[in-house]
Amino acid sequence: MTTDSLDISPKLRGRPREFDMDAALDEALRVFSERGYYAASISELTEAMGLTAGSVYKAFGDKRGIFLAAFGRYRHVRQQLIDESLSTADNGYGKLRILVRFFAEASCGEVGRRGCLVVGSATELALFDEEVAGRVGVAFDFDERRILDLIRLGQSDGSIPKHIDAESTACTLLCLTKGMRVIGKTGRGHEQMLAVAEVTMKLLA
Amino acid sequence: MTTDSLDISPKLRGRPREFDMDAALDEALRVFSERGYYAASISELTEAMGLTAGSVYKAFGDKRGIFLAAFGRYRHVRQQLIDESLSTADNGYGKLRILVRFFAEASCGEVGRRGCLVVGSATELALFDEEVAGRVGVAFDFDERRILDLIRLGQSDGSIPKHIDAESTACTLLCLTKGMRVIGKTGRGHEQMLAVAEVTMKLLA
DNA sequence: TTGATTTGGAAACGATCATTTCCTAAACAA
DNA sequence: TTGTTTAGGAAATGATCGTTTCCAAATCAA
Repeated sequence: MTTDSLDISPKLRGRPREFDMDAALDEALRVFSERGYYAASISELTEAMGLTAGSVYKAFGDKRGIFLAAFGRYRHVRQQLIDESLSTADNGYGKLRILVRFFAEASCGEVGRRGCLVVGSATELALFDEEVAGRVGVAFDFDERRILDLIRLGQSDGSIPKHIDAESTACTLLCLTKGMRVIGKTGRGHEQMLAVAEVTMKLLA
Repeated sequence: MTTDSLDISPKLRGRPREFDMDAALDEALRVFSERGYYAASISELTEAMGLTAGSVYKAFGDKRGIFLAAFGRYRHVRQQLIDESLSTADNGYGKLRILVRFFAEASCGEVGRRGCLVVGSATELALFDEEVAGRVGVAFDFDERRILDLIRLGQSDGSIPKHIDAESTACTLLCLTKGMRVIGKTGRGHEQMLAVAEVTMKLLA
């Protein structure tokens, strides 16, 4: 998946950047996901990104800058993956089932152990870094809103009962999907997490 | 809540310890919960505990030792609180409702922002510290087992339908309660989290 | 070409980190 | 009392952290 989506400037002055921004950020977000913010040292980050400290500081300003850029990249990549998956279902219930199973799959085995950058940021940084807290809040609000819209879609296309409280159920599903990511850090199996996904669907019946 | 539960040695040699172990650990676990492991510096820990670095290193060996002791203390205190709460209900469903609401209450406002030490340890340390990973795993297994036992209790006392898959539902409730703690880091309201708790109970109907 | 601008990269920087050292104080055993 | 043991505490230690500096290289505009 390549984007470089934020760079809209066609005119660049000075020596052009030699490395691929998205590829570098993919490595950075992997290190941040695995290690967390503080345990990820500049040395480890630059080595993973294939850059020297100088280049990194030119491009991102400071360590927090790397993190925020990686956070944005992570969100972008994940959302694109989810949007693709959701398009294969044709009603609200079906899309929600795919969404819940998507998180279940992301919470298994080695992928699950790697963890979620947003969940990690919420627990490690939300209390003392206002900007990160804001971005985590926006990410969770976005995820909750998507679930809410899908529930309402299902209620209007007839795949989800109308008596369900859409708002509360959306927040519950948000908790569930993020909780899967936490439990997934302990290395759960495929079948177990998919069973959780199936049980979860009872909330929409 | 005072315990000093692990000290079974009545005979001590040398100068006796001057500080209260449980009180010191309560402060340490607060710092670790709020800051995370790496961001919690020895200076901040010792200041919060009201001790000097020398005393702390005599008592705990190293920073990880402080953390592991605080982790144990945290689990002990929380479990005692939960056990007390559960005893006020008289069937499986009632106990589970109290349990779910207990986590909902712990995920609101300032208390929720402070976060859960086990969830934080899972996301920050589980991948690179085997011992912490083990303790997190034990903690989650214990929590899941308690839920499972309560579901089976409910199924035998008639308060929970027999057709429910106890194992999968227990793991789902585990995800949900830990997920509440994650979402709670963004500062959710009392009524919202309690609504989540009510929706959650649909999994037991 | 020349000048302006930006990147790449090695080396150096000060700050802070976890930890140790060294000494004094307080308890018990002999 | 004296000796042994452990805790309290200030100061020092070495390592590592994030960051900056300095210079060469690469691009565009003039």
